[in-house]
Amino acid sequence: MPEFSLPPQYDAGSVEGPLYQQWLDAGIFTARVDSPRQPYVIVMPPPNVTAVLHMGHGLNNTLQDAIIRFERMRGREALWLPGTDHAGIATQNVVETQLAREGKTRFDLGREAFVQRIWTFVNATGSTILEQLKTIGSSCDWTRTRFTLDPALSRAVREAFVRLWEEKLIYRGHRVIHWCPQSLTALSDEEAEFHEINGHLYYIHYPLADGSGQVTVATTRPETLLGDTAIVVHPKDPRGAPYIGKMAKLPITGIEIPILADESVDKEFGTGFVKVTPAHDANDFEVGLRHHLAMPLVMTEDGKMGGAGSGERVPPTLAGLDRFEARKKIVKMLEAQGLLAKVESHQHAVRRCYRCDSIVEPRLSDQWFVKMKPLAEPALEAFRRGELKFVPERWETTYTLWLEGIRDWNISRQLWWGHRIPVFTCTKCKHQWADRVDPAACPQCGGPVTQDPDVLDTWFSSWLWPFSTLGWPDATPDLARFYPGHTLVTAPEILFFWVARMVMSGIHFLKRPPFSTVYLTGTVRDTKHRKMSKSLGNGIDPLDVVRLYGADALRWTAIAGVSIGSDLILDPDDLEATFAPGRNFANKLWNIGRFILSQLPERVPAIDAIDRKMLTLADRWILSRCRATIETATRANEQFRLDEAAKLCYEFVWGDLADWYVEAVKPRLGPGSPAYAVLTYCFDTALRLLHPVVPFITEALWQKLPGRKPGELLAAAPWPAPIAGAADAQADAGFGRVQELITAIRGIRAEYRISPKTRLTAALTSRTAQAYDAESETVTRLAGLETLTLGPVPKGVGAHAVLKDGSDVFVALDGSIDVTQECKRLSLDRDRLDKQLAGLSAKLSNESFVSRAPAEVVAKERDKEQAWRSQLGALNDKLKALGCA
RNA sequence: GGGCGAAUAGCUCAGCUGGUUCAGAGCGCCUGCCUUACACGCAGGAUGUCGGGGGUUCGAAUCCCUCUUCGCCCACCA
Repeated sequence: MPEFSLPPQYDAGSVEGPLYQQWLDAGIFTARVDSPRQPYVIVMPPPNVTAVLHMGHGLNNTLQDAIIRFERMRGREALWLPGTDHAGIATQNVVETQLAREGKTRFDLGREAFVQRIWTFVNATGSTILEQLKTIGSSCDWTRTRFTLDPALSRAVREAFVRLWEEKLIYRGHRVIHWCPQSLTALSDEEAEFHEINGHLYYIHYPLADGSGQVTVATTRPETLLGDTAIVVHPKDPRGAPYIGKMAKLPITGIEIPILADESVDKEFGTGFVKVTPAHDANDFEVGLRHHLAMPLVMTEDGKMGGAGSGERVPPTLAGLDRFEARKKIVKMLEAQGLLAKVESHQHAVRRCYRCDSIVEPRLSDQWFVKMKPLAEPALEAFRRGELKFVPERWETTYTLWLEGIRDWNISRQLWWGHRIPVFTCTKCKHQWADRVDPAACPQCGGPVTQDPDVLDTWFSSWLWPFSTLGWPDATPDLARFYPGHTLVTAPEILFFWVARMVMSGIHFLKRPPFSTVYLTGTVRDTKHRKMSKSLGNGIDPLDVVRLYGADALRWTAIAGVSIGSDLILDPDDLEATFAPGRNFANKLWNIGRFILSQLPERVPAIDAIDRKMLTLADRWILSRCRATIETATRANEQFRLDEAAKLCYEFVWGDLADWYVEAVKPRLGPGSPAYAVLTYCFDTALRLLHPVVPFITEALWQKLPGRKPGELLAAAPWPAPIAGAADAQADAGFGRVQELITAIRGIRAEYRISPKTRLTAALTSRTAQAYDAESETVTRLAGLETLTLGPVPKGVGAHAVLKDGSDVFVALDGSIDVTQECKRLSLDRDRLDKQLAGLSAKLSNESFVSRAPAEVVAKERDKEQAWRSQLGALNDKLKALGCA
């Protein structure tokens, strides 16, 4: 016997760290360029460099890790490439907030010092989240960790920009964009999120210039009236006819604006008259273009009334006021002048900055745009050709609809943290171009040049991630070997931001989509179905979970607790209910291992060295179950049904192996027993199958199994293949009957409150014979019997049970039997069966069923009917014998 | 306004191509057990008109329609 000193409780905390270190030391997470294996690549959605691990990361990265570990074990050259995103606005905001606490702004520091300050911050804290990912077992290739602002990735960004520029896909657009007055930058359509608010609809009178009356408009944003340059009405609206062509006077400033006809007006809404503010509303901008209107800005970049050029349009009483203060004041002024007709409450959507939540201000400005149609088309075609699939499939429509309606992408941000836009302008000859290297002088006239002050949208670097991380634009060995990758696992929130754009860039720059499967996860929510977030205070810190329950427990809940793509609901107020199942399962594995290890001799023969003739029914049964589990779990994993695979293995380990096989085999463990090989094989297999889900506990145990070579790691071990000849339907059925018999006797024991210590006498009249006697010792022991006799039921008082095949069980119960209760119990059984049988018979005598249902189904039902009849007959006999029929 | 998803035991969820021992799991609950691997355990047990209503079918938790309730995404009615 080997020395045996494992404690009865698995201590994840002391085991996980060293195991992770073993994996790192062995270098098994490092993908090799020169191996003969087929690659399998997952690129990690790079978390923000400022992020700390939350449950969303926990879920997402656990899934990725389980997939990559599965593929690694299946013999693929697995690459899971980690990294972080510089997260332009988010990171800049964090450091600006720090500065604000010192009473400073970024303008006090100046661009260079400010960027330096961010770098200092990022260098100090930027690897936090990656370190945290290690604690949950993430098997990333840390030798390939990337950051979107690494020199190599910045070069890729610049290359991509210049190429698009050269292809004329980048242009300067003068239009109304989403402007965040807090972050002081433009945003893309995707970065300005819609939120419903309960606002107001203000009805405002605009007097006619000729004094002949007034028109009334409805608006949600009265403050913008200062920038109005027209009023429009639908050409077919009879209410408008008398006014079209006249001039109206703006309230407050008295500026005169024309009343025009425009088809874009919805006659049903408001008064039919619409005020037009071309510089502060995207629709109005379009109207302005059609009618060649002036487009004055009346707000500053930080959302205050006024600003350069607003001159006479913003009176001194309003200038400098915040836009929402100004709104209140203007409403008061209108009221005072009798120009406010009415105010209605009005629910409508406003856009907010996705980073700071400020209400976005539409604002006319000049920005760089990418022309997206030419990029979107190939991305749609690739999908239609089947080069890309989504799991779950329902996201396919979302993907295609977005690409079909794609709009140009505003990529310039008025920030300092990020990739500076490589557009240069000659101050002398005004030549403008994009360049891969910073030019010293204008290539056309030799004049001095200036660079565009803005930086690129963070997502402009993210969309290159699957290949910029592999060395593109250089033709590196990594790029050749690991592009395109295979599976992308991410949250649906960034389907447009990131996923669709990666597909577009991958196809555009490398002719292939960067991955073939997009697995979209669900969202982590609390029991009230609210998204877990710091601001709501309903979060669960994954590191707390790791500390209290172990990383495997966290992973178990993340994988087994949720089916493909559905939300993961966790209870922050009941961590025990949420994470104990995984911990308990790990502990169960630990104790099965403890038991097995305490029994095994030094050397255990391989399973294929065992002569099948030496095996008992129980042996053949567990091997058959083991084989089935390998097959079903493998298939489930292949289909990304990780929850399904996990539960199948759980059932095998706990339900079959621990509850039945280990108990059945105990007395047979002795020198020369083939049971050693069976037990070891099954446990070893289970550990392999479970490794992707619970890598730590499985690794810890697997290394202790006999026959391990030094340094051998489960994480790098092969995935199990079903052994030939293990499938055994007879054993499945035979041991199934044994289980049924034992359960029936245990049931009787529980019902009659017989102490577990009392040995009972039982008799079995078997209708299908065999099987029971093959495992009679098992039955005797596990059912707590003194003896089990096979043959006719003896006379005497006792409890009865009838098995599925009609076999008859009798348990002698001397004085303690209660005939009334026994009758009740058996009649309940009988009634249930009777009812089922009635239904079944009706079905079988139904002409249309017999003729229309497949013959197979009918035959199955016939067999079933026969079995039930026999069972029912036996029950009736019992009842009659007891005199209670 | 358009699109998508969900509704199954007290809670969190499975139930894949429709076939009565598939109405299931975990947690919780009830009963009995520290049976020398495990009380983070063992054995036994209760609990559900599978959201409502129609339909298709020999047969529906499973397919179709509709209603209700929740959630998400998209959208230029100010």
